[in-house]
Amino acid sequence: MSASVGRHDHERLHSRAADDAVRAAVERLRQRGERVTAPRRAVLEALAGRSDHLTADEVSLLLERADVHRATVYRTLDMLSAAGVVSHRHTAGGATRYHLAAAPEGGEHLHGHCRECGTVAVLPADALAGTAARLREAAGFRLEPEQSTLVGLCAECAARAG
Amino acid sequence: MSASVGRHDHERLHSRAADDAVRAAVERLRQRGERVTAPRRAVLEALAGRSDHLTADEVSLLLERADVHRATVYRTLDMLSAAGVVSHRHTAGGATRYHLAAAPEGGEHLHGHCRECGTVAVLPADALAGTAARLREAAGFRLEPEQSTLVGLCAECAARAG
DNA sequence: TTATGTGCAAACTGTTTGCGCGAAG
DNA sequence: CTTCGCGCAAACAGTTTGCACATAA
Repeated sequence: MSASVGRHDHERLHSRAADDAVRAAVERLRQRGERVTAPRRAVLEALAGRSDHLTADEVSLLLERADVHRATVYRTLDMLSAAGVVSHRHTAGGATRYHLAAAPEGGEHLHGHCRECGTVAVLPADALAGTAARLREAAGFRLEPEQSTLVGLCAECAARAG
Repeated sequence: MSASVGRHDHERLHSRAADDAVRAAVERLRQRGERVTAPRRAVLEALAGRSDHLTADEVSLLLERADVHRATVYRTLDMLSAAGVVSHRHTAGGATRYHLAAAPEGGEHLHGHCRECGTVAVLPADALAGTAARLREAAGFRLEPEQSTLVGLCAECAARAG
């Protein structure tokens, strides 16, 4: 059955796209020789069913009824990161935020973190292309755009700030 | 032979530049109406005397002899951040790293975080200029390059990875 | 069957806070 | 003299770990 988790959650989106994302992730885990368990499926569904980026604790909360232990959520998110299925960011509040990694094609985007209101803006994937080239030749640094966090002001806050 | 931005050194650099930086910071605090105390001076000196970016705990360790309490270090770094005298980054290990804010001219740089070995690479300040312009027109997002964290592989790890 | 994941509880790290004393302004 | 910072200890949040049991393959 597809995911029907919490009751009054704001950002739930149970779309076919989400189901597909979970299926693809599961497939990838199998290829990697990782076991596919109920808790792992649940974590993937929690991430896929949300448009925003969740902390481990938020995932844990969503999975309360499924009796998935916090420690398991942490271990699972860790493993999923290693498998490249999810990516994560370290934020100001001290809590790491996780989300499904971009789909192989089409879903790519960068994350802009608004310092003012905290929202995550979705930005064009190629915005860092020039920077990547520049850093590589100038410092030998091989930039990984998808992993990077761009901090600044979102359109609304920028307008408000003048 | 100005002890310009070192790469991977754990050395003290007791330069006139450092002293000047401390003096400038103290001046700024006075202007802001903040009290200038021995612990605050000590924290500033610890930051100015190091080329790398320190965690609160590392600062605390450096100030052990001065009997500056950890809590004070945290409060001080917090205040200094608010005053714009230091800036900080949240890293993978969970520990926030602090360093003196860029001098008005000349000391500006970006931070590249190596996903492999964890070092912080110092990168040219203008590398994000094009990206900033692009994001602004494409999404209205006002990028703040100095606050952003660029993740990837440092020159050495990139070479090793092929 | 067997290697691996899970729940649980407890440890650990990084950071914050309430309190009374002491020092900067 | 008054306000604000400090040391102290204790509380907190986020995350990790050792162990015995459960379970996917």
